[in-house]
Amino acid sequence: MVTMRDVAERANVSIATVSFVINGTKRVAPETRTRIEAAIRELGYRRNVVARALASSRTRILALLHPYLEARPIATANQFLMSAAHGARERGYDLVLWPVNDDEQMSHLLAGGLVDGALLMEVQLRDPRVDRLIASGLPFALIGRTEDEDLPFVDMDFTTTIEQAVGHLRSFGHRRIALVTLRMRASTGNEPGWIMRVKSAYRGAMAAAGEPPTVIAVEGTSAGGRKAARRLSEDFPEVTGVVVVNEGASAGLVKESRALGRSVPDDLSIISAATTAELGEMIEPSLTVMTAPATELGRLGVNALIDQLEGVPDAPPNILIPCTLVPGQSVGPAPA
Amino acid sequence: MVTMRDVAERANVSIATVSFVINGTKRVAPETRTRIEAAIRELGYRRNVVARALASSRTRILALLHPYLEARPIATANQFLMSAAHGARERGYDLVLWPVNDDEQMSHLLAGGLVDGALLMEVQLRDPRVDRLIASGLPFALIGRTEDEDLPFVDMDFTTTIEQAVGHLRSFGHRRIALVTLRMRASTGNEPGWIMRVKSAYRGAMAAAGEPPTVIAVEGTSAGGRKAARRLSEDFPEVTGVVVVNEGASAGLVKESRALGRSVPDDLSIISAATTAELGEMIEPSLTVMTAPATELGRLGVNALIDQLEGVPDAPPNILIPCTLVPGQSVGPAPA
DNA sequence: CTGAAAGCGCTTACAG
DNA sequence: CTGAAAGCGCTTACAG
Repeated sequence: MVTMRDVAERANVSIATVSFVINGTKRVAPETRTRIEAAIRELGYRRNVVARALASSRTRILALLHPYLEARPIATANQFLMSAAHGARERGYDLVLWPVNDDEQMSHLLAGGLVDGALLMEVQLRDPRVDRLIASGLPFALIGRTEDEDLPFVDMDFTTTIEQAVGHLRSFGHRRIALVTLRMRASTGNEPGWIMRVKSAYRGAMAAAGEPPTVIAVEGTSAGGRKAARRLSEDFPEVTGVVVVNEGASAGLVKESRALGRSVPDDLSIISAATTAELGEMIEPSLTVMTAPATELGRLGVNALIDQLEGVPDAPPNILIPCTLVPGQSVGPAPA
Repeated sequence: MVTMRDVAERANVSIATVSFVINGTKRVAPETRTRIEAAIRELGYRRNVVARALASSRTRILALLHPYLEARPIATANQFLMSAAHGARERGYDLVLWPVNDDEQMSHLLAGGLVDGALLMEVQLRDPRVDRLIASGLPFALIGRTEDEDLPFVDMDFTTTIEQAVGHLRSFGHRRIALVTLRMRASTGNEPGWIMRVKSAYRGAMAAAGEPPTVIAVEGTSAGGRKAARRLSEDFPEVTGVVVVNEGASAGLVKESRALGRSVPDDLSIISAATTAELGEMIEPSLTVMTAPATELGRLGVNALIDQLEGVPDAPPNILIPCTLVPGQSVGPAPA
């Protein structure tokens, strides 16, 4: 292994000067710099990141904390992950995956000194992990929000998204519009914050329209979607438009509605928000979707955290991004 | 921050002895050990992983190398990732995500000394990244195989999977059975090794059955699947059974086949291999699938790498796992 | 503009 | 069974 000492010897300088050149931390005479750069090139020197981390007490490693789920097929989570990792690398950081479910494991990890900061996914309204994070003093950014919106976060703009979804259906003449959202398994306890925000945005939009709300919460699976279809059909036959914010359930909802003899979109118009266009296309008929800004949020979350770590002066404040409407074939005029 | 020195002082021992207790690297008198453990507990001491890494020249960090794709909705990739990260943590390692596309970035990362080993996804038959890895001297394990099967890998057992898929269709009386697989964009160059292996397993199975093979390669999207459906219908109307090994295309294939007036499974039976049951359920009719052993492979890949790093004596050899058949509604008797 | 030196917090021969 | 000490490869005041 070639070290800084080797470079220093070959360039006839001290290792301090080599360090200054590599990090650009101090002015170095152009001629000296050239000599050092040549030595680096000739020796193929690469700075050892572990030694650097120990000396500077900055590891340039970020943790992505998320519950370890027996991976549901959530296309958006994957997008998020990839873009966060990519965004981190672009700024010279590495991203480690920490699939932790209980906060005991978590504080163990936090205390190890491996990471400079943490990104937290699947944030709940009252999230014990956030309390841990605060207590640990480790910088962090949230993907999603707790009740307390003063913490650093990036999130979807549910209000705008839901307003647009409801507005889209209303522009087709729908009046009775239901929301199908996610129900967490009882054992999970606290809910992700977005579920509450989606519900309240939906209630707000319906109130503004002067229509009664209908909220159905089911598991994020095809089975959950089928259940929602049956409830709609049996208990709320007057509903003609549905906003789904439950990626895993959207397919089951459409399938079962059709199996119950309800045509999509002739009898029932469906718009699925916070998902991907590819997923919408897999379904028959191709769903009108609102695509989640997962790629943007991954990058923004990582940047927010790094800005914080590096004390960037004009770091952007908390950011909300709405989903983007991609029309498909699942929304049509309300039946007469 | 509380250090080993603090613990040593409180317990009236040297830091070496503290280290021996923490790592279990040397016998320590029970009484001394008790004192040290008490001091650790009382001070809430946690070993600094960076210092440990520098001193021991082992970081206990593993890299997961994968191309940075604008995340296709690949459910199996997500499963793989999660179980690899989880498996690593269970053995005291961390997993960093390295979304690298060119091997120049890659050798940069490898030379930094951050990781003890690498896991490589999306392995191609001739993979320049593998050459880099070998040249760098860094231990690694492959998820998938190159041409050279002497390198450490874990992979799906395509031969068994395809034989079972073909056998399943044949047990329903199908004789003309096509394969729909993945076509890489031209620009990508080399193909993942599994594409070739799937094709040759399929050809072998058809030869054994005394039937002619029909191979259709399309992009891994709904659009690709629709294209495959049109080709089947126009160019190979005699085909009544299809084995799909193209997760992203399966939905489009079914949708377009039905749009062309072909009933699934009455006119066309379809079995989708190397995917998830959830994805199969999203489609109408629910697909008969063979689920990918992604969770197992993630864990096994990580274990293979760690066994190698730790010199585990009886480390299992390269492992192949077939997919598991999960019957749905997309396979039926061959039309008369 | 450059260097000598201390120090980051551990591990690990080596000695006793 | 335990300790003193060197060393991992850097960064960073401090001095000149």
